[in-house]
Amino acid sequence: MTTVASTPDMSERRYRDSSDKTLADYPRPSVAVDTAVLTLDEQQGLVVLQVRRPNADGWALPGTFLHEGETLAMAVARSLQVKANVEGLLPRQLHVFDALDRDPRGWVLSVAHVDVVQPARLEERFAASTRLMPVRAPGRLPFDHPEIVRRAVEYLQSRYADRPDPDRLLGEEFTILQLRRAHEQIAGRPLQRDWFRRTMEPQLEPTGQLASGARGRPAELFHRREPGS
Amino acid sequence: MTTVASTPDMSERRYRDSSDKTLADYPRPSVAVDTAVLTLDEQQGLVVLQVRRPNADGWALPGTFLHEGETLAMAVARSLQVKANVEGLLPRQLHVFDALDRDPRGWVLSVAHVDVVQPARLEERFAASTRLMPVRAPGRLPFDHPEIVRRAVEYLQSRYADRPDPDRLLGEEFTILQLRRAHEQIAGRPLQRDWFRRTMEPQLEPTGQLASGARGRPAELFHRREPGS
DNA sequence: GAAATAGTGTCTTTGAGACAGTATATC
DNA sequence: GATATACTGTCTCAAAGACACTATTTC
Repeated sequence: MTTVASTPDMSERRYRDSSDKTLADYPRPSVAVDTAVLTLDEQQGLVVLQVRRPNADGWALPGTFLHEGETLAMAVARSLQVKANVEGLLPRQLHVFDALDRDPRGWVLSVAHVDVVQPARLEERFAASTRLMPVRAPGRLPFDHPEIVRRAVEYLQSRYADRPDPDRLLGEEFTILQLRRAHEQIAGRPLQRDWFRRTMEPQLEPTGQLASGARGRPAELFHRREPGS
Repeated sequence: MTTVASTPDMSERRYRDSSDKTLADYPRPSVAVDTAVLTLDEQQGLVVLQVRRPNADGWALPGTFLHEGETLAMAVARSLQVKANVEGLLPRQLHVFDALDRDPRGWVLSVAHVDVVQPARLEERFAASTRLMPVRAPGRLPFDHPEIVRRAVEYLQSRYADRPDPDRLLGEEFTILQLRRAHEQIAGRPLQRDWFRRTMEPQLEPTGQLASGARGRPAELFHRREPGS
């Protein structure tokens, strides 16, 4: 281990030692973000947003390189805005992919994210260059993107395990059946009717109104319990 | 959004588009790794490894900058080897800290890791420049390091929730009381005697031997169930 | 024998699952 | 009234918690 002479114009060198040179001495990796934007689609269930790969065939998750002065969350928001015209909400980190040969462009770390957005936020998305694909059949995706989708779904499943629609994928009012259908799409399996009602109803506020239009006895409409009640 | 002219000598430009320029066009962040190395100490319980801050007062978690040709796991292993003379095992990512002003040296992303190592691996550590501190009173730590310790402990707790010592912090043979004491150090709270035995015993193999030296009826010694039995 | 720890048996409580019964709408 | 769906009551079962009892050692 050789000690490298310090760069004289570095103003802050407190952390240097024989194994930890100054900031400027090393080649730096590019850092990218890739995001699995998840939402619930009326027809397709749980879907993930994809964008056309520029100058390449096929589709990919939206992503971009991290710019100077940006946090990861800002880069995620920018990539969604620019590539898909979608306003993200609260991106959450999933994993850093760092295999040395993962990107033919060179040394690129990719920080995978998940962002759960309400369906309405995807209505204005670029029609020609974006698509929504079911998470269980997302089509052919490059790089680590299939793994990102897998981790994103896993995250959403744990988030929805015992709370009623925490990310407001449904509207403000819904019946317990509608809520259960949404949770079943996310869980990827049928949920028990009895257990579901007993778990969710105490966390909901009845509106006093009834749903209409369906066959059978009309169901009561609920909304989410407001914070602080 | 302006399109930037491509750099002619880039061999790989398939991914370029108006918002996603070539690799070389952007300033890149430095990427660091910081690691909470956890182990069980006979006296202090669950402890975290700290190293003296070079050219600064106080202590910090071991870390280093990512070098070219290295994965994050390799950088973690190197930082533990060089800074503490400790051989790490299986670092796991916790979080990327990316606040713009988090490091006075400049633009530095830090990927926080946790690594659980057997106490024996820490015996040869540098005596003068390292120390082990209880995770619940780790002393004054810089940057995001207290948060890293918090997340590391949370990770370990979920890992130890219902499996007998998955990271082999105990020796090969142990009594159920020794196992429970270790799990209690990690959980940070007393665990119920009845439930603990009922949960763990089916996952253990009796050795047929008995512990000796203590007061009271000697306890049976167990070892971990070998894979495939 | 007293004290301490190991190990076992079992009662209670809790929550999930199963299922049947009642309520209220559409057709 | 037939059918469909919403809602409620309750039995069963499994696991956690609590607690008591027996077993076997040291002192």
